[in-house]
Amino acid sequence: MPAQHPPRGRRAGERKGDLRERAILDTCEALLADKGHEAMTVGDIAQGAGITRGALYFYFGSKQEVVTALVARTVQHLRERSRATAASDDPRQAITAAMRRTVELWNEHGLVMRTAIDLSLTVPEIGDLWRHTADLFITAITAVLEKAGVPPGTGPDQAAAMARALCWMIERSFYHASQEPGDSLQRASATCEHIWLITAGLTP
Amino acid sequence: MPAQHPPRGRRAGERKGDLRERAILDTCEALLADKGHEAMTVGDIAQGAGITRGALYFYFGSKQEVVTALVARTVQHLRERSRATAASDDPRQAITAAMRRTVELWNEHGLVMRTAIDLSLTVPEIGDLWRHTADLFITAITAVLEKAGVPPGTGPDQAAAMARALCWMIERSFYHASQEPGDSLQRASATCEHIWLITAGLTP
DNA sequence: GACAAAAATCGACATAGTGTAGAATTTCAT
DNA sequence: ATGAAATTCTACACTATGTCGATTTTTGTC
Repeated sequence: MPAQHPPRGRRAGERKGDLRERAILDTCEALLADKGHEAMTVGDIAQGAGITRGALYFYFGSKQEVVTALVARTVQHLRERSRATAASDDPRQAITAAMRRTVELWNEHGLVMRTAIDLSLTVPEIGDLWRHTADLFITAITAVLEKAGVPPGTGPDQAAAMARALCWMIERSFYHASQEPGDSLQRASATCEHIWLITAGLTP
Repeated sequence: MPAQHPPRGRRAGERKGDLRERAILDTCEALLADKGHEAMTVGDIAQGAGITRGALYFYFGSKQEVVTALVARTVQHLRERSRATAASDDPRQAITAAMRRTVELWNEHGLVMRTAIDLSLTVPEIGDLWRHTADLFITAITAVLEKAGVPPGTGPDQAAAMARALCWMIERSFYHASQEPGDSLQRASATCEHIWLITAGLTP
Protein backbone atom coordinates (compact mmCIF):
# COMPACT_ATOMS: atom_id res chain seq x y z
CA MET A 1 0.00 0.00 0.00
CA PRO A 2 2.01 2.99 -1.21
CA ALA A 3 0.79 6.35 0.10
CA GLN A 4 -1.58 5.58 2.89
CA HIS A 5 -2.94 9.10 2.42
CA PRO A 6 -2.69 10.46 -1.09
CA PRO A 7 -1.54 14.11 -1.25
CA ARG A 8 -3.32 15.49 1.79
CA GLY A 9 -2.78 19.02 2.97
CA ARG A 10 0.72 20.07 2.05
CA ARG A 11 1.96 16.89 0.45
CA ALA A 12 4.44 15.38 2.86
CA GLY A 13 5.63 12.85 0.38
CA GLU A 14 8.13 11.37 -1.99
CA ARG A 15 11.51 12.01 -0.59
CA LYS A 16 14.10 11.57 -3.28
CA GLY A 17 15.14 8.45 -1.48
CA ASP A 18 11.84 6.77 -2.19
CA LEU A 19 12.60 6.94 -5.89
CA ARG A 20 16.07 5.56 -5.33
CA GLU A 21 14.80 2.81 -3.15
CA ARG A 22 12.41 1.75 -5.88
CA ALA A 23 15.14 2.05 -8.51
CA ILE A 24 17.35 -0.21 -6.41
CA LEU A 25 14.68 -2.88 -6.12
CA ASP A 26 13.88 -2.64 -9.83
CA THR A 27 17.55 -2.98 -10.71
CA CYS A 28 17.86 -5.89 -8.34
CA GLU A 29 14.97 -7.64 -10.03
CA ALA A 30 16.46 -7.00 -13.46
CA LEU A 31 19.89 -8.28 -12.43
CA LEU A 32 18.31 -11.29 -10.80
CA ALA A 33 16.87 -12.07 -14.20
CA ASP A 34 20.06 -12.09 -16.20
CA LYS A 35 22.84 -12.83 -13.69
CA GLY A 36 21.17 -14.76 -10.94
CA HIS A 37 21.41 -14.13 -7.23
CA GLU A 38 24.92 -15.41 -6.70
CA ALA A 39 26.58 -13.53 -9.51
CA MET A 40 24.79 -10.31 -8.72
CA THR A 41 27.03 -8.02 -6.68
CA VAL A 42 26.18 -5.02 -4.57
CA GLY A 43 28.29 -2.94 -6.93
CA ASP A 44 26.17 -4.11 -9.85
CA ILE A 45 22.96 -3.10 -8.14
CA ALA A 46 24.31 0.31 -7.17
CA GLN A 47 25.63 0.93 -10.65
CA GLY A 48 22.33 -0.09 -12.19
CA ALA A 49 20.53 2.28 -9.89
CA GLY A 50 22.91 5.10 -10.78
CA ILE A 51 24.64 5.44 -7.43
CA THR A 52 27.76 4.10 -5.73
CA ARG A 53 28.02 1.23 -3.31
CA GLY A 54 28.41 3.64 -0.46
CA ALA A 55 25.14 5.32 -1.28
CA LEU A 56 23.34 2.02 -1.54
CA TYR A 57 24.35 1.12 1.97
CA PHE A 58 22.48 4.21 3.08
CA TYR A 59 19.26 2.53 2.01
CA PHE A 60 19.94 -1.10 2.73
CA GLY A 61 22.27 -2.72 5.17
CA SER A 62 23.30 -5.55 2.89
CA LYS A 63 22.66 -7.37 -0.32
CA GLN A 64 20.36 -9.73 1.53
CA GLU A 65 18.30 -6.82 2.80
CA VAL A 66 17.82 -5.61 -0.76
CA VAL A 67 16.66 -8.99 -1.93
CA THR A 68 14.47 -9.39 1.12
CA ALA A 69 12.81 -6.06 0.40
CA LEU A 70 12.25 -7.14 -3.18
CA VAL A 71 10.64 -10.36 -2.04
CA ALA A 72 8.50 -8.44 0.44
CA ARG A 73 7.33 -6.13 -2.31
CA THR A 74 6.41 -9.06 -4.53
CA VAL A 75 4.71 -10.99 -1.76
CA GLN A 76 2.66 -7.87 -1.16
CA HIS A 77 1.40 -8.07 -4.73
CA LEU A 78 0.51 -11.71 -4.32
CA ARG A 79 -1.58 -11.03 -1.25
CA GLU A 80 -3.40 -8.08 -2.78
CA ARG A 81 -4.14 -10.10 -5.86
CA SER A 82 -5.35 -13.03 -3.82
CA ARG A 83 -7.56 -10.89 -1.67
CA ALA A 84 -9.11 -9.35 -4.77
CA THR A 85 -10.32 -12.74 -5.99
CA ALA A 86 -13.81 -13.52 -4.84
CA ALA A 87 -14.11 -17.07 -3.56
CA SER A 88 -16.64 -19.12 -5.49
CA ASP A 89 -19.10 -21.31 -3.66
CA ASP A 90 -18.76 -24.19 -6.08
CA PRO A 91 -15.55 -26.09 -5.31
CA ARG A 92 -15.03 -26.97 -8.94
CA GLN A 93 -15.14 -23.34 -9.99
CA ALA A 94 -13.03 -22.32 -7.03
CA ILE A 95 -10.30 -24.73 -8.07
CA THR A 96 -10.31 -23.60 -11.67
CA ALA A 97 -10.21 -19.96 -10.64
CA ALA A 98 -7.39 -20.57 -8.18
CA MET A 99 -5.27 -22.33 -10.74
CA ARG A 100 -5.83 -19.64 -13.33
CA ARG A 101 -4.76 -17.04 -10.82
CA THR A 102 -1.71 -19.09 -9.93
CA VAL A 103 -0.62 -19.19 -13.55
CA GLU A 104 -0.95 -15.42 -13.75
CA LEU A 105 1.06 -14.90 -10.58
CA TRP A 106 3.88 -17.13 -11.76
CA ASN A 107 3.89 -15.51 -15.15
CA GLU A 108 4.27 -12.07 -13.65
CA HIS A 109 6.46 -12.77 -10.65
CA GLY A 110 7.95 -16.19 -11.32
CA LEU A 111 11.50 -14.95 -11.09
CA VAL A 112 11.19 -13.36 -7.68
CA MET A 113 9.07 -16.20 -6.38
CA ARG A 114 11.74 -18.63 -7.44
CA THR A 115 14.50 -16.71 -5.70
CA ALA A 116 12.32 -16.38 -2.63
CA ILE A 117 11.98 -20.13 -2.50
CA ASP A 118 15.68 -20.63 -3.07
CA LEU A 119 16.68 -18.25 -0.32
CA SER A 120 14.07 -19.39 2.17
CA LEU A 121 16.58 -21.60 3.88
CA THR A 122 19.54 -19.23 4.00
CA VAL A 123 17.72 -15.95 4.70
CA PRO A 124 15.38 -16.40 7.66
CA GLU A 125 13.42 -13.25 6.86
CA ILE A 126 12.60 -14.50 3.42
CA GLY A 127 11.79 -17.90 4.82
CA ASP A 128 9.22 -16.32 7.10
CA LEU A 129 7.71 -14.25 4.33
CA TRP A 130 7.32 -17.23 2.07
CA ARG A 131 6.10 -19.57 4.76
CA HIS A 132 3.45 -17.10 5.76
CA THR A 133 2.31 -16.67 2.18
CA ALA A 134 2.18 -20.41 1.72
CA ASP A 135 0.02 -20.68 4.82
CA LEU A 136 -2.52 -18.37 3.21
CA PHE A 137 -2.73 -20.65 0.21
CA ILE A 138 -2.90 -23.76 2.36
CA THR A 139 -5.79 -22.28 4.29
CA ALA A 140 -7.59 -21.48 1.07
CA ILE A 141 -7.04 -24.97 -0.32
CA THR A 142 -8.22 -26.48 2.95
CA ALA A 143 -11.44 -24.51 2.72
CA VAL A 144 -12.09 -25.73 -0.81
CA LEU A 145 -11.41 -29.34 0.12
CA GLU A 146 -13.76 -29.16 3.07
CA LYS A 147 -16.46 -27.58 0.95
CA ALA A 148 -16.04 -30.49 -1.44
CA GLY A 149 -16.69 -32.94 1.33
CA VAL A 150 -13.22 -33.86 2.55
CA PRO A 151 -13.40 -34.31 6.32
CA PRO A 152 -11.76 -31.51 8.31
CA GLY A 153 -8.87 -32.22 10.64
CA THR A 154 -5.16 -32.76 10.43
CA GLY A 155 -4.97 -36.52 9.85
CA PRO A 156 -3.30 -37.83 6.71
CA ASP A 157 -6.65 -38.26 4.97
CA GLN A 158 -8.15 -35.04 6.22
CA ALA A 159 -8.34 -31.60 4.66
CA ALA A 160 -5.51 -29.70 6.36
CA ALA A 161 -2.73 -32.19 5.75
CA MET A 162 -3.84 -32.85 2.21
CA ALA A 163 -4.05 -29.16 1.44
CA ARG A 164 -0.48 -28.75 2.62
CA ALA A 165 0.77 -31.49 0.35
CA LEU A 166 -1.19 -30.08 -2.57
CA CYS A 167 0.27 -26.65 -1.93
CA TRP A 168 3.81 -28.00 -2.09
CA MET A 169 2.93 -29.94 -5.22
CA ILE A 170 1.71 -26.78 -6.88
CA GLU A 171 4.65 -24.70 -5.68
CA ARG A 172 7.23 -27.15 -6.92
CA SER A 173 5.49 -27.91 -10.20
CA PHE A 174 5.26 -24.23 -11.04
CA TYR A 175 8.77 -23.58 -9.78
CA HIS A 176 10.13 -25.99 -12.34
CA ALA A 177 7.68 -25.15 -15.10
CA SER A 178 8.36 -21.43 -14.85
CA GLN A 179 11.98 -22.10 -15.72
CA GLU A 180 11.11 -23.80 -18.95
CA PRO A 181 10.05 -22.05 -22.11
CA GLY A 182 6.75 -22.48 -23.91
CA ASP A 183 3.46 -23.45 -22.32
CA SER A 184 4.98 -25.44 -19.47
CA LEU A 185 3.10 -23.37 -16.92
CA GLN A 186 -0.21 -24.14 -18.59
CA ARG A 187 0.53 -27.84 -18.66
CA ALA A 188 1.71 -27.89 -15.07
CA SER A 189 -1.43 -26.04 -14.12
CA ALA A 190 -3.68 -28.52 -15.89
CA THR A 191 -1.99 -31.43 -14.17
CA CYS A 192 -2.17 -29.88 -10.73
CA GLU A 193 -5.79 -28.94 -11.24
CA HIS A 194 -6.61 -32.48 -12.21
CA ILE A 195 -4.94 -33.96 -9.16
CA TRP A 196 -6.56 -31.38 -6.93
CA LEU A 197 -9.98 -32.29 -8.33
CA ILE A 198 -9.41 -35.99 -7.82
CA THR A 199 -8.12 -35.41 -4.32
CA ALA A 200 -11.23 -33.40 -3.52
CA GLY A 201 -13.37 -36.30 -4.71
CA LEU A 202 -14.65 -34.33 -7.67
CA THR A 203 -13.72 -36.77 -10.39
CA PRO A 204 -16.46 -36.48 -12.98
CA MET B 1 31.01 -48.25 -6.29
CA PRO B 2 34.23 -47.98 -4.28
CA ALA B 3 36.99 -50.33 -5.35
CA GLN B 4 35.95 -51.75 -8.68
CA HIS B 5 38.39 -54.56 -7.98
CA PRO B 6 38.90 -55.40 -4.35
CA PRO B 7 42.54 -56.13 -3.41
CA ARG B 8 43.72 -57.84 -6.60
CA GLY B 9 47.28 -58.97 -7.07
CA ARG B 10 49.54 -56.60 -5.18
CA ARG B 11 46.93 -54.34 -3.78
CA ALA B 12 47.14 -51.16 -5.83
CA GLY B 13 44.80 -49.43 -3.52
CA GLU B 14 44.11 -46.82 -0.94
CA ARG B 15 46.43 -44.03 -1.67
CA LYS B 16 46.63 -41.76 1.31
CA GLY B 17 44.65 -39.24 -0.70
CA ASP B 18 41.61 -41.49 -0.81
CA LEU B 19 41.38 -41.29 2.94
CA ARG B 20 41.74 -37.55 2.84
CA GLU B 21 39.16 -37.21 0.14
CA ARG B 22 36.68 -39.14 2.24
CA ALA B 23 37.61 -37.13 5.32
CA ILE B 24 36.96 -33.94 3.40
CA LEU B 25 33.52 -35.06 2.30
CA ASP B 26 32.67 -36.27 5.79
CA THR B 27 33.78 -32.98 7.29
CA CYS B 28 31.80 -31.12 4.68
CA GLU B 29 28.69 -33.07 5.59
CA ALA B 30 29.23 -32.42 9.28
CA LEU B 31 29.77 -28.70 8.76
CA LEU B 32 26.75 -28.54 6.50
CA ALA B 33 24.78 -29.83 9.45
CA ASP B 34 25.75 -27.22 11.98
CA LYS B 35 26.78 -24.17 9.98
CA GLY B 36 24.89 -24.46 6.74
CA HIS B 37 26.26 -24.14 3.25
CA GLU B 38 26.72 -20.37 3.22
CA ALA B 39 28.56 -20.07 6.49
CA MET B 40 30.77 -23.04 5.78
CA THR B 41 34.15 -21.88 4.48
CA VAL B 42 36.85 -23.76 2.63
CA GLY B 43 39.12 -23.09 5.57
CA ASP B 44 36.63 -24.75 7.90
CA ILE B 45 36.48 -27.86 5.77
CA ALA B 46 40.25 -28.09 5.49
CA GLN B 47 40.70 -27.60 9.20
CA GLY B 48 38.07 -30.21 9.97
CA ALA B 49 39.85 -32.64 7.68
CA GLY B 50 43.17 -31.93 9.34
CA ILE B 51 44.88 -30.18 6.45
CA THR B 52 45.34 -26.62 5.22
CA ARG B 53 43.37 -24.81 2.53
CA GLY B 54 46.19 -25.23 0.11
CA ALA B 55 46.17 -28.99 0.51
CA LEU B 56 42.43 -29.12 0.04
CA TYR B 57 42.74 -27.43 -3.31
CA PHE B 58 44.88 -30.36 -4.36
CA TYR B 59 41.83 -32.59 -4.11
CA PHE B 60 39.04 -30.26 -5.13
CA GLY B 61 39.09 -27.18 -7.30
CA SER B 62 36.60 -25.25 -5.25
CA LYS B 63 34.09 -25.34 -2.45
CA GLN B 64 31.37 -26.11 -4.97
CA GLU B 65 33.30 -29.10 -6.22
CA VAL B 66 33.48 -30.45 -2.70
CA VAL B 67 29.77 -30.08 -2.19
CA THR B 68 29.05 -31.50 -5.61
CA ALA B 69 31.14 -34.55 -4.80
CA LEU B 70 29.28 -34.96 -1.54
CA VAL B 71 25.96 -34.79 -3.34
CA ALA B 72 27.21 -37.27 -5.92
CA ARG B 73 28.22 -39.66 -3.18
CA THR B 74 24.82 -39.40 -1.54
CA VAL B 75 22.90 -39.71 -4.79
CA GLN B 76 24.89 -42.85 -5.38
CA HIS B 77 23.49 -44.28 -2.16
CA LEU B 78 19.97 -43.37 -3.19
CA ARG B 79 20.28 -45.20 -6.48
CA GLU B 80 21.81 -48.29 -4.97
CA ARG B 81 19.12 -48.41 -2.35
CA SER B 82 16.39 -47.90 -4.93
CA ARG B 83 17.77 -50.57 -7.19
CA ALA B 84 17.86 -52.99 -4.29
CA THR B 85 14.11 -52.66 -3.73
CA ALA B 86 12.16 -55.28 -5.62
CA ALA B 87 9.13 -53.80 -7.36
CA SER B 88 5.88 -55.32 -6.19
CA ASP B 89 3.23 -56.31 -8.69
CA ASP B 90 0.38 -54.98 -6.61
CA PRO B 91 0.21 -51.18 -6.97
CA ARG B 92 -1.01 -50.74 -3.44
CA GLN B 93 1.94 -52.62 -2.01
CA ALA B 94 4.31 -50.86 -4.38
CA ILE B 95 3.15 -47.47 -3.14
CA THR B 96 3.45 -48.43 0.51
CA ALA B 97 6.91 -49.85 -0.05
CA ALA B 98 8.05 -46.79 -1.98
CA MET B 99 6.91 -44.43 0.72
CA ARG B 100 8.56 -46.45 3.44
CA ARG B 101 11.79 -46.38 1.50
CA THR B 102 11.45 -42.65 0.97
CA VAL B 103 11.13 -42.06 4.70
CA GLU B 104 14.29 -44.05 5.28
CA LEU B 105 16.21 -42.16 2.64
CA TRP B 106 15.21 -38.80 4.05
CA ASN B 107 15.99 -39.92 7.56
CA GLU B 108 19.49 -40.94 6.59
CA HIS B 109 20.37 -38.36 3.97
CA GLY B 110 17.87 -35.55 4.49
CA LEU B 111 20.54 -32.97 5.09
CA VAL B 112 22.46 -33.57 1.89
CA MET B 113 19.29 -34.02 -0.11
CA ARG B 114 18.09 -30.67 1.12
CA THR B 115 21.28 -28.91 0.17
CA ALA B 116 21.25 -30.65 -3.19
CA ILE B 117 17.80 -29.23 -3.82
CA ASP B 118 18.84 -25.79 -2.65
CA LEU B 119 21.91 -25.69 -4.85
CA SER B 120 20.26 -27.19 -7.91
CA LEU B 121 19.70 -23.77 -9.37
CA THR B 122 23.08 -22.24 -8.66
CA VAL B 123 25.33 -25.23 -9.27
CA PRO B 124 24.50 -26.76 -12.65
CA GLU B 125 26.30 -30.01 -11.86
CA ILE B 126 24.18 -30.56 -8.79
CA GLY B 127 21.09 -29.58 -10.73
CA ASP B 128 21.83 -32.31 -13.24
CA LEU B 129 22.47 -34.89 -10.56
CA TRP B 130 19.25 -34.14 -8.79
CA ARG B 131 17.17 -33.85 -11.93
CA HIS B 132 18.41 -37.20 -13.10
CA THR B 133 17.61 -38.80 -9.77
CA ALA B 134 14.15 -37.28 -9.81
CA ASP B 135 13.58 -38.72 -13.27
CA LEU B 136 14.23 -42.17 -11.89
CA PHE B 137 11.56 -41.67 -9.28
CA ILE B 138 9.14 -40.17 -11.78
CA THR B 139 9.59 -43.16 -14.04
CA ALA B 140 8.91 -45.49 -11.13
CA ILE B 141 5.80 -43.59 -10.10
CA THR B 142 4.57 -43.57 -13.68
CA ALA B 143 4.89 -47.34 -13.84
CA VAL B 144 2.86 -47.77 -10.66
CA LEU B 145 0.14 -45.43 -11.87
CA GLU B 146 -0.15 -47.25 -15.16
CA LYS B 147 -0.31 -50.59 -13.42
CA ALA B 148 -3.16 -49.19 -11.35
CA GLY B 149 -5.08 -48.32 -14.48
CA VAL B 150 -4.17 -44.69 -15.11
CA PRO B 151 -3.93 -44.21 -18.87
CA PRO B 152 -0.37 -43.81 -20.17
CA GLY B 153 0.66 -40.67 -21.99
CA THR B 154 1.74 -37.16 -21.14
CA GLY B 155 -1.61 -35.35 -20.98
CA PRO B 156 -2.65 -33.62 -17.74
CA ASP B 157 -4.79 -36.61 -16.74
CA GLN B 158 -2.36 -39.27 -17.86
CA ALA B 159 0.30 -41.14 -15.97
CA ALA B 160 3.52 -39.32 -16.87
CA ALA B 161 2.39 -35.80 -16.04
CA MET B 162 0.66 -36.90 -12.87
CA ALA B 163 3.69 -38.84 -11.74
CA ARG B 164 5.81 -35.74 -12.17
CA ALA B 165 3.49 -33.65 -10.04
CA LEU B 166 3.35 -36.37 -7.39
CA CYS B 167 7.13 -36.56 -7.35
CA TRP B 168 7.42 -32.84 -6.67
CA MET B 169 4.74 -33.09 -4.02
CA ILE B 170 6.70 -35.79 -2.25
CA GLU B 171 10.02 -34.01 -2.62
CA ARG B 172 8.71 -30.77 -1.22
CA SER B 173 6.68 -32.35 1.56
CA PHE B 174 9.67 -34.30 2.76
CA TYR B 175 11.99 -31.35 2.28
CA HIS B 176 9.96 -29.36 4.75
CA ALA B 177 9.13 -32.21 7.07
CA SER B 178 12.75 -33.27 7.40
CA GLN B 179 13.56 -29.87 8.86
CA GLU B 180 11.07 -30.24 11.64
CA PRO B 181 11.54 -32.34 14.74
CA GLY B 182 9.43 -35.27 15.82
CA ASP B 183 7.49 -37.54 13.52
CA SER B 184 6.90 -34.99 10.78
CA LEU B 185 8.40 -37.29 8.20
CA GLN B 186 5.99 -40.05 9.12
CA ARG B 187 3.02 -37.73 8.88
CA ALA B 188 4.15 -36.25 5.59
CA SER B 189 4.64 -39.75 4.30
CA ALA B 190 1.15 -40.84 5.31
CA THR B 191 -0.39 -37.82 3.60
CA CYS B 192 1.57 -38.28 0.40
CA GLU B 193 0.76 -41.96 0.34
CA HIS B 194 -2.93 -41.21 0.70
CA ILE B 195 -2.93 -38.70 -2.15
CA TRP B 196 -0.92 -41.03 -4.31
CA LEU B 197 -3.45 -43.80 -3.70
CA ILE B 198 -6.40 -41.57 -4.52
CA THR B 199 -4.66 -40.30 -7.62
CA ALA B 200 -4.06 -43.86 -8.74
CA GLY B 201 -7.75 -44.57 -8.33
CA LEU B 202 -7.12 -46.95 -5.46
CA THR B 203 -9.41 -45.38 -2.89
CA PRO B 204 -10.84 -48.29 -0.92
C1' DG C 1 16.40 33.83 -0.61
C1' DA C 2 19.31 32.61 3.32
C1' DC C 3 20.30 29.06 6.51
C1' DA C 4 20.52 25.16 9.45
C1' DA C 5 19.10 20.44 9.92
C1' DA C 6 18.24 16.25 7.64
C1' DA C 7 18.92 13.42 3.69
C1' DA C 8 21.82 11.56 0.39
C1' DT C 9 26.22 10.62 -1.72
C1' DC C 10 30.93 9.61 -2.17
C1' DG C 11 35.80 7.72 -1.68
C1' DA C 12 38.85 5.36 1.19
C1' DC C 13 39.66 1.80 4.33
C1' DA C 14 39.57 -2.66 6.87
C1' DT C 15 38.28 -7.43 6.61
C1' DA C 16 37.32 -11.99 4.96
C1' DG C 17 37.09 -15.46 1.71
C1' DT C 18 38.59 -17.32 -2.70
C1' DG C 19 41.74 -19.42 -5.82
C1' DT C 20 46.81 -19.80 -7.65
C1' DA C 21 51.82 -20.73 -7.72
C1' DG C 22 55.91 -22.53 -6.50
C1' DA C 23 58.71 -24.47 -3.10
C1' DA C 24 59.23 -28.15 0.21
C1' DT C 25 58.16 -32.54 2.10
C1' DT C 26 56.48 -37.29 2.22
C1' DT C 27 55.48 -41.80 0.07
C1' DC C 28 56.65 -45.68 -2.39
C1' DA C 29 58.04 -48.84 -5.94
C1' DT C 30 62.18 -50.05 -7.60
C1' DA D 1 69.05 -45.57 -1.52
C1' DT D 2 66.75 -43.02 -4.95
C1' DG D 3 63.93 -40.60 -8.15
C1' DA D 4 59.29 -39.85 -9.61
C1' DA D 5 54.78 -39.14 -8.08
C1' DA D 6 51.82 -37.71 -4.49
C1' DT D 7 50.90 -34.66 -0.96
C1' DT D 8 51.30 -30.56 1.74
C1' DC D 9 52.45 -25.97 2.96
C1' DT D 10 53.19 -20.80 2.81
C1' DA D 11 52.71 -16.62 0.49
C1' DC D 12 50.39 -13.91 -2.74
C1' DA D 13 46.82 -11.69 -5.76
C1' DC D 14 42.07 -10.77 -6.36
C1' DT D 15 37.27 -9.87 -5.38
C1' DA D 16 33.47 -8.63 -2.72
C1' DT D 17 31.71 -7.08 1.52
C1' DG D 18 30.59 -3.70 4.96
C1' DT D 19 32.06 0.62 7.68
C1' DC D 20 33.46 5.50 8.42
C1' DG D 21 33.95 10.25 8.13
C1' DA D 22 33.85 13.93 5.02
C1' DT D 23 31.19 16.25 1.58
C1' DT D 24 27.33 17.65 -1.11
C1' DT D 25 22.42 18.11 -1.93
C1' DT D 26 17.54 18.73 -0.40
C1' DT D 27 14.19 20.53 2.34
C1' DG D 28 11.55 23.12 5.57
C1' DT D 29 11.53 27.57 7.97
C1' DC D 30 11.99 32.32 8.74
